[in-house]
Amino acid sequence: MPTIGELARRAGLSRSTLLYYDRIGLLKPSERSVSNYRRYSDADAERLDRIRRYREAGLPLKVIRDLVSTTPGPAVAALETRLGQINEEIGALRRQQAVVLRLLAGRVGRAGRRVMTKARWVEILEAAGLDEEGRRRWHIEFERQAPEAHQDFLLSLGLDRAEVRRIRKWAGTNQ
Amino acid sequence: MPTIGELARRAGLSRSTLLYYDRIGLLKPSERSVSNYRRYSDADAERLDRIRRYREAGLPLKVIRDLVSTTPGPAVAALETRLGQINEEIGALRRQQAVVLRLLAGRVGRAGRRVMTKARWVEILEAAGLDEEGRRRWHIEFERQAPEAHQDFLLSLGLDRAEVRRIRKWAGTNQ
DNA sequence: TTAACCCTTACGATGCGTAACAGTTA
DNA sequence: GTAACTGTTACGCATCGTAAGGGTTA
Repeated sequence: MPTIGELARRAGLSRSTLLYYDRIGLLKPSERSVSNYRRYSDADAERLDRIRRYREAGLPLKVIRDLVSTTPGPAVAALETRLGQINEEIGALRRQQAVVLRLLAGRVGRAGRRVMTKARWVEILEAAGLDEEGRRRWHIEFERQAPEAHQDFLLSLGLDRAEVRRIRKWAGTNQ
Repeated sequence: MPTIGELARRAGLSRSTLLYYDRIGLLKPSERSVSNYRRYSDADAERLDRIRRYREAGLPLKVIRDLVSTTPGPAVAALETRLGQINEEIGALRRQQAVVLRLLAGRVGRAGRRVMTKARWVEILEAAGLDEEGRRRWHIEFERQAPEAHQDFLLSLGLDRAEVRRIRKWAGTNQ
C-alpha cells in the first residue's frame, strides 16, 4: 500500500496534485495508517491511472469525476466534445498568431529568426530539392490530406485570406 | 468624456473588464466627475486600444503593462516570444488530440481532416517528391535559415521537446 | 539524531463575471 | 418616480504549486 509520495512518483504526478484530488473527492485513498498517512490500494492506483489518461486528453476534472465513477469504458460523448473544443482552441491560437504576425509586419525584415514568411518557406523547399512543380504537388497533397490544416498553415505564413484562397484553389483544381 | 459603460461598449469590452484594468493600474481614467464617475479622455481611449490589440495577440496583462507605458511602437521581442508560446500551445493541443483519438480508436473514422501530425507531414513531403535525404536537406535548411521558427514548427506538430532537440541536432550537425 | 517522509491549512496565480448594496443621472 | 446608469467590495472559477508549522519513519 503506497503512500502519497510513492504513488505520485509512480504516476508521474506531484504530491500536491494527489492532495488536491483527495480534497475535491476525485481520488480518496481507501485507507489511512494509524499515523493518518494516506494508503492507496491497487484499486485506487487504477482509478488514478484512468484519471491520468483523461487528463492527458484535456478533460476537466469535473467531467472526469463522472467518467471514472459511473462509466466503465471510455465515454465517447465526452471525448468527442473535447475533440471539438480542441479544434476551437487551436483555431483561437491561429487567430492570435495572425494578429501577432500583423503586428510584426514590416518591422521584421530578414532580422526575425522566428517569423516565417512565404518567401523564406519557398527558399527552404527549393533548397531541399523541390522545384515549382514539386511545390505544387506538395500543395495538392496538403490540400487533399488535410485541407483545414493547409489553410491554417498558409495563414501562419502571414498570407492574407485572398491569397490563401487562390493557392488552395490552385492546389485543388486539377490543372 | 465617456463614462465607463460607454467606453466599454465602444471598445467591445465589458464594464467589469475596465473596472479590472483600473484596479490593477493598467488603465486608470484621467478624471473623475464630481459624483466620482470615471471619465475617460481620448488618450485613455487610445491606450485602451493598444491594450486591446495586444490582448488579441494573447499577451498577458503584465507584459502589456510594460509595453503600453514604456515602449512607443510595437515591441518585437515580446511578440516573438508570444509567437513561440503559441506554437507550443498548439503542439500541446495536438498531443491532446492524439490522445483523444487513441482513446476513441475504432469508434471514429480516420483521423479528422484537420488533424496535423508528424506522420501526415512526412507523407505530404514524400508525395511531393522528397525522400528521406530530401527531408533531411529540408530540416537542415530550415534550421539554417530560421532556427527558432524551425523549433516552433516542430512543437506545433505536437512533438515533445526531446524529439525536437534530436531533430534539430540531426539537422544542425553537418554530416 | 537526522533526513526524508507525512499531515493540514491557506494563499497565489489569470482575467475577468457576477452579485450585493447604494448613490447618480436623464 | 423610474430605468439605467454609476460606485465599491468581495467571492468564484480551474488546477494545482508553494510555503508554513509541525508530526512520523527508517
